[in-house]
Amino acid sequence: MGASKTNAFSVEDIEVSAYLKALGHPARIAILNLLIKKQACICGDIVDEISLAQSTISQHLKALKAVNLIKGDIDGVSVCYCINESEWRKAQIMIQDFLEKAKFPKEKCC
Amino acid sequence: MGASKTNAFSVEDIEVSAYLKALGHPARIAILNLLIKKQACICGDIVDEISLAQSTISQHLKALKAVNLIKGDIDGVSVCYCINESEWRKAQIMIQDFLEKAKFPKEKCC
DNA sequence: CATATTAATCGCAATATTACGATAATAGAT
DNA sequence: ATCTATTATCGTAATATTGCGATTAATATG
Repeated sequence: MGASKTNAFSVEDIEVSAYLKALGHPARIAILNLLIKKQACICGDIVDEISLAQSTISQHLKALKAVNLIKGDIDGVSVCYCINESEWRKAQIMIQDFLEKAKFPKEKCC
Repeated sequence: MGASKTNAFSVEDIEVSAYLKALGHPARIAILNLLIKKQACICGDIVDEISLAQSTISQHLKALKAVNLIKGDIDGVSVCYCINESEWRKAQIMIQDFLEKAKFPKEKCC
């Protein structure tokens, strides 16, 4: 096996976990922090700031693009990446709703 | 390779991405939803509700315990799992802070 | 004590992820 | 047209994840 049994889970669980999974790597967090700080980034700038190979950065960018959290516009020979606002807000709402709905056992339990 | 170059990233990025990674699987989201709904759950109840093998559920529980988002108390022959409130709040704050600090490009960019 | 119940762990197989260097592909400059 | 810069993709290797059945360990129960 190794692949997740996507048929066993609800569409919502799959969707929110896909966002969370895409965010679940320090390199991708670092990339997003950079995009947030600079508003937008040429791919090469990211490579300069994060000590990973260019091909590795490119892969992480691809993972973030796959869930639409970022978009990249071709600008001549380079590519300008930035946060995709609408999708970010959507992910934010889904994740926050999930985190906020947690109720904690008052009395005993564990 | 295959392992992430943890030395290349900030402690904060590693910490928040560890929470996000632990949450980044539909089975673990489903488990947490169940724990939230029922307040607390015997492991066997989780196995009954989610169509995965007992050993697989146990592994996912281990992953959630590894980042302290849940705790399990031995109750005789069974184990009662529930959300770990303090760690949940900590993760929630870290994740929400990250998501909320995003600023979006006003004019052009991409 | 023997037996059942429950959950963790082991061993294994399939697949996914992470990382890198090398190679393409594209656009700009000479 | 040739060269350069930039980024994506390919190929490969190492490691991690997911999932399952079988086994183990621990505690009840007869």
